[in-house]
Amino acid sequence: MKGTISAYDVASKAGVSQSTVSRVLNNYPHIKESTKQKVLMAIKELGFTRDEIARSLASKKTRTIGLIVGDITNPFFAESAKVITGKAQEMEYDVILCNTNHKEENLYKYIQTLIGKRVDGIIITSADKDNQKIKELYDQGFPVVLYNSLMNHEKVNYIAVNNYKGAKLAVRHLYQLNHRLIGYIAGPSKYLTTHLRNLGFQDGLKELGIDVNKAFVYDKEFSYDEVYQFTKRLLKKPTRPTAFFATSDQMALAVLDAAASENINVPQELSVIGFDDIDMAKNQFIGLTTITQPKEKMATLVLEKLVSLIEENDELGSPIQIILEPELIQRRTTGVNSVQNGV
Amino acid sequence: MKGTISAYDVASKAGVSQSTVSRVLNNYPHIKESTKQKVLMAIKELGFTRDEIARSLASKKTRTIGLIVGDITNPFFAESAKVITGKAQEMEYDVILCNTNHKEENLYKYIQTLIGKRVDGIIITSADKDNQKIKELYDQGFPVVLYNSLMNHEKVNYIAVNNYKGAKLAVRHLYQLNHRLIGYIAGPSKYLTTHLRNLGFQDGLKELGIDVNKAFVYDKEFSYDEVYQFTKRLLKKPTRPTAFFATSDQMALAVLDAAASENINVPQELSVIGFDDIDMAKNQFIGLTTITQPKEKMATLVLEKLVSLIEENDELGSPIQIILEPELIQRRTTGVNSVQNGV
DNA sequence: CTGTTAGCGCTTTCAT
DNA sequence: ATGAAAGCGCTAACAG
Repeated sequence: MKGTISAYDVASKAGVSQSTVSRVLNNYPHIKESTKQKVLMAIKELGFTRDEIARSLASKKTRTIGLIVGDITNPFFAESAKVITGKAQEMEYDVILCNTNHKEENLYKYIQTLIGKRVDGIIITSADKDNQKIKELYDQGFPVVLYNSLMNHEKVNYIAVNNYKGAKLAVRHLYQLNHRLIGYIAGPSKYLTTHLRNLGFQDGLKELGIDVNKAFVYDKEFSYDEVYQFTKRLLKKPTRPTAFFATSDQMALAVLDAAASENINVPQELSVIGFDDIDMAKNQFIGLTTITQPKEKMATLVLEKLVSLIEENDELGSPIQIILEPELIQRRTTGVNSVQNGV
Repeated sequence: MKGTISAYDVASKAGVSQSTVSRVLNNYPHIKESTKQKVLMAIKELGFTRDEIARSLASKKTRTIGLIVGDITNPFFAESAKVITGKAQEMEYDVILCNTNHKEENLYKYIQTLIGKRVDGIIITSADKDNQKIKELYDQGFPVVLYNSLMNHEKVNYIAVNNYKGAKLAVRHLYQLNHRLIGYIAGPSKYLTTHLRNLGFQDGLKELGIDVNKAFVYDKEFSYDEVYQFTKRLLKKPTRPTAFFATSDQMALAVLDAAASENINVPQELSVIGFDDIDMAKNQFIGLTTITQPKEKMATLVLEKLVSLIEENDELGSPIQIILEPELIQRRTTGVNSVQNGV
């Protein structure tokens, strides 16, 4: 921009003091209507836009929050981001988007720069379960709330779904459909969320009297390509899973991709169930059976809770810890097992 | 945060002046090694994080850019956002994400707040073709570059694909597969990008001697649900399109959704081609034929161009206007027409 | 109801 | 090589 117009310029044009300009900008109650109009006129004529940076410095508030996601390309996060930014706009906050690609070093770096930029609060969607920095923030009373993320027995704020239960739901569904050889695409166990899903999977099988076949579980990093390759390899074996449970819909899509590449029909020859219920899952061309997370509700909640943390100073109340219920939604990708395989 | 630690605190702890602290923070060349170490120590011990807001106020730079998208839920934008934020992080910029839901009023509001927040530059991915505000920004020399977006004969910076040509490619592909009844999901003509696609579609048909059947084209707002309903209705008619061209992959998915709901097989009974080449299109379970946009390249370019606009003041050079070539990628959703329908 | 004044925490001359 | 001091454009007492 060129030599920007300041509130002083407005003031002198309107024949008032700069603080009066500030007052009308902030809707102070007791301003004479006529001077208010003079100021408003001057603002319009000069095309003045108030400098929020200076305002932030003086007021110690930025009306900006940070949103840290593991992968914005995962529709679950994109869909969540949409409602978060929408709600934020309503409440007059802006959001800085931080994409960590699931790298812990990026998480640290981003937290650091967000603190530097003096954001009013942070939403984290991929917090590894023992992250020291996040605990510190909480202890300092800095507004942070985890979204679809939890931490070990700590006092942190979070909103998530009952992941353990969700995973069990998935396992039981597959079992009822007569599947006994079940593949599993695990999430990184550094995240408590996916770790709980992993536990739910194992315990679920155990309760049904089935042993986990280690060869059937993928437990490396989140990577579409690697999951694709893993699945493909597995499907080629003489004894292969008749069903897959993937810890996210995104990964379930990778499984479907691999199945298609092997000309394996879903659900006739292979059942697949995901987790998240991304919009695409509803698409009848795909029809992914999945475990729902009430993402609209969750996303609205995080934003609201974060803002209340920022604006009221309830800081010392007990932590916000909300666990919502998951639900199974059966669509086309799961069906009764008809494959004779091993066993 | 609590009573934050300022550079003054660091200074007094290190026994130097605040400006020296500032110098080490900014890597000034001529500082005695010993004092540098003292300062660094003090910083570490105090856990000091420099206030970027104050820094911005003093330096008139925020190292923050705005990214305005029509819909972050559209994988094309999410995938673009990922590379943009990644590149931005490398170059030490942060990005404020603005999701307009394709509403022009939101675009205006967001531009306004971004200007207020004194961002160093803006990337816009959904600029309506006559937007006055954007022209103004350009005229003022404010760094803006449009991404996958263009404006009417104006001097604005943009990076996009040859949309007109891309659309023709799609039409010809369908024609070669012997389709004559072609449905079209148009994009809003307020965007020059989609408008050009619309023209390419029309001209493409014309050149092949085919009249556009108005009843076969959807030309309302971008809306998954409405496109779904429209397609569904159309597919029920005795004389229906044997193929659809959708102006975005996201909309192509809506068409596939509708086809599946009517139990119409793709591509045996209906061909579908999209535009964008989102990652999902490659998924062999879907295998969407589409027109590619080199999004990785485009996204890298916008960020780089924007930053060079910000950091060097080439402002007065000629506008950055880059048009890349689209490409057709055939996958599973298009095939030779075998349906006898009208004609 | 409005003006004056002192910061907010940095950067950036200008001295030394 | 480093310190002193003047802003950057606001907000927020404090007067009156």
